[in-house]
Amino acid sequence: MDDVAALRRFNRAYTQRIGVLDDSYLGTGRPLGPSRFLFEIGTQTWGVLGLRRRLGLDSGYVSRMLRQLESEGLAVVEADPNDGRQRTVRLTPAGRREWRRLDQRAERLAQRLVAPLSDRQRDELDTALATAERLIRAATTQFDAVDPRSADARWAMDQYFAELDRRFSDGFDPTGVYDTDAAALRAPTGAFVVLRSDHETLGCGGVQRVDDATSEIKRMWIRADWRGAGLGRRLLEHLERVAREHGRSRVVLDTNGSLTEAISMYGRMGYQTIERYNDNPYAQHWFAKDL
Amino acid sequence: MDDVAALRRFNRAYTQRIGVLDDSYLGTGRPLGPSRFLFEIGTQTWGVLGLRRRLGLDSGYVSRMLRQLESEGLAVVEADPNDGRQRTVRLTPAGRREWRRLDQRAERLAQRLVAPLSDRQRDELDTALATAERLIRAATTQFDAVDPRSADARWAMDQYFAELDRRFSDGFDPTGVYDTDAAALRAPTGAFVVLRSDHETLGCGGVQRVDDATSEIKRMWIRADWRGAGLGRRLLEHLERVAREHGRSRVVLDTNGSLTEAISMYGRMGYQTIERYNDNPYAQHWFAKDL
DNA sequence: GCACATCGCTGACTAAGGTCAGAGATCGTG
DNA sequence: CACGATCTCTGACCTTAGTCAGCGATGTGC
Repeated sequence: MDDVAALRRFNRAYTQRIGVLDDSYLGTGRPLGPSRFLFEIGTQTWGVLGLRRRLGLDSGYVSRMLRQLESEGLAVVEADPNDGRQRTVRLTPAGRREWRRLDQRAERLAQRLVAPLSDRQRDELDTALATAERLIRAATTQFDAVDPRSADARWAMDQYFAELDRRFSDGFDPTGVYDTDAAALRAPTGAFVVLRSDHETLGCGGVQRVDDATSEIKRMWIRADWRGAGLGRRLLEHLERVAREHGRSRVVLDTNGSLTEAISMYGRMGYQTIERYNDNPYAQHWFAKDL
Repeated sequence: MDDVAALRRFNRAYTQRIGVLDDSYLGTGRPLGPSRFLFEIGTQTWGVLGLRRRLGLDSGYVSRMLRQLESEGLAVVEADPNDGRQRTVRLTPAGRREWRRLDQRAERLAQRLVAPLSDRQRDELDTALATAERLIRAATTQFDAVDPRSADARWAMDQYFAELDRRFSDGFDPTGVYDTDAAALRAPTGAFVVLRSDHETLGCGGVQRVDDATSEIKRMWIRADWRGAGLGRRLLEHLERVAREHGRSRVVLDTNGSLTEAISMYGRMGYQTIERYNDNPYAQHWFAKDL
C-alpha cells in the first residue's frame, strides 16, 4: 500500500517545520494552552460548552483557563441568557489586542517561512496547499444525524431553498415544507443529516418513508463552493445506507430539470428514470434505485 | 499580505486532523517522548550525540529515555569504538518489532484518513502534498558553512565529481582536487557550504580567492532530484553574498559545455561571458559578474 | 603528562497539561 | 413541584516533558 506514502512523508516534513507556526503561541508570557484557547475564542461570543466540545477539552481544565484569562482582563465570562447553566465567553478589547498579536506572530512566521521562495514557487505552494486542504477537509467531513428542526438543519435547508429559488425558472416557494419535513425526516422512519467540517455546515440531505419497501431521498444539497469534492456522491451513498438500515429495498427521488449536476450524478450512481410518482409541482424527473 | 493566507488556512485545517498521525505514538503503554525517540532510532545504529542534536533534546532527558528503552529490552546502548565518551544506540529485535508496530499504526491512520476519497482524489492529494513538501523543504533548506574536509563536504563533492564524470565527454578525473579545495575553500579567503534538509545533503558550493577584488565560485552542485526547486539560484546568491563579505567586488566561474542548465542559470543571474582566465582542462565557458 | 574540553549520567527540581469526583445551580419533563 | 439530567466550578491529584548543576570518564592539544 503506497497509497499514503506521500501523506506520511509530507506529515513528517511538515510537522517539523510548520509546527513552528504553533510556536507563535510561545513567548507570550503565557503557557501554550491558554494562548491557544484565547486564539480560538477570537472575535466572537461563544458558548463555553460548544467551544469545549470543539476543542475536546476537559471541563475543569477549561474553567481554570477561563479564570486565568479573566484575571488578566482578557476575557469576560457571562451566563448564557437562554440557559442559566451554560456560560458564554468573549474577549475584552485587551483580549482582542492579544489575539491580534498572536495572529501577527503567526503571519510573520509564515511569511518568513516562504520568503526564500520565488513568486512563482509561492503561487505553486498556495495552490498545492489549497488543493490539499480541500481534499483533507472533504475526507474528514462528518455526516451527523440531526433533528430537522435544529438550527443547523434549518440553516442548511434555507440555503438549499434559496438556491432552488434562484435556479428554478418560476422560483421556489418554501411555504409549509418546514413542517412537513420536520415530521417526515425524523426517526424512526426518516432521517436528516448535515455535513460538517470544522464549525461549518457544508451540506445536508434526508430520507423519508414512502412505504415499507421504499424510502425517498429529499433535500440533498452541497454548498456551491464545496461541489466537485465528492461530497455529493458520499452523501447519496450515506442516505442509501440509512434507507437500508430502515429496512427499505428501494429508494426514489425527484428533481427539477435545472439541477443538471444532480441529474448526471444520479445517472452515475445507478439511478433509473421512472414515471412520475408524486404531485410535486417542481419535479420534472423521477428516479429510482434498487438497494 | 495575502501571500501566506493559504499556508495558514492549511495549517489550521491540517494540524487538527493529521496531528492524529502523531497520536499513533499513543496507546502504546509508553509516553509520547520515548515512543517518538524509539521511532526515530529506527533500523540504524546512531551516535547518541548526533541523535540528540538532530532532535534538539536535553542530554539528561535522552539518557533517561535510553535507560527506559534498555530496561524494556527495546534498545542497546554501547560505547562508541572510536570515542569512549560517546555512546551509540540501536534497537533490539524486540525494539524493531515495536518500531514496526508504530509504523503500521501510522499507516493505518493515514489510510483511514484518505479512505473516503475516490481514487482520483487520492491521486490529486498525493500530487498536491508532494508538491507542497518539496517546496516547503526547499524553503527551509539550510546553507551551512562547513570545512571542505568534513564528511558531508566530501560526500557532496564525490557526488558532484561522479556526475561530472558521467556528463563530460572525456570523463572527469578528481585526482588532487580534494587537497587543492581543502586549502582554497576555507576561511578566511574562501568558504564551502553544504545545503541540508533534514539529515540529507541536497547540494554544495564554494568560493575561493583569485585576487583581492575577485572570488571564484567552485563546485556548485545540486542533487539531481532536487533541481528545479530554486536551490541553484539561492546557492549562487548565497555564494555571491559570501564573496561580498570577503570584500570582493567581482566573481568569476568556469564551466563545461555539457552543463547546460547551469549555463542558462548563469545567464539569468546576470553573468557575462569572458575570456578564458585559467587552464582548467575541463572548462569551456568562463563567466564573470560585478557584485 | 598536564590542562582543558566534551560526553553521558544522575539527582533534584519545575511547569504544563490534564483527569477525576463531587458540589451547587439550573433546566426540562411529567 | 419533584426528579433526573446537564453545566460549571473547585480541590486534589497525576503524568509528562523538560531543565539544570555537577560528577566521573574519556579524549585532544601542547
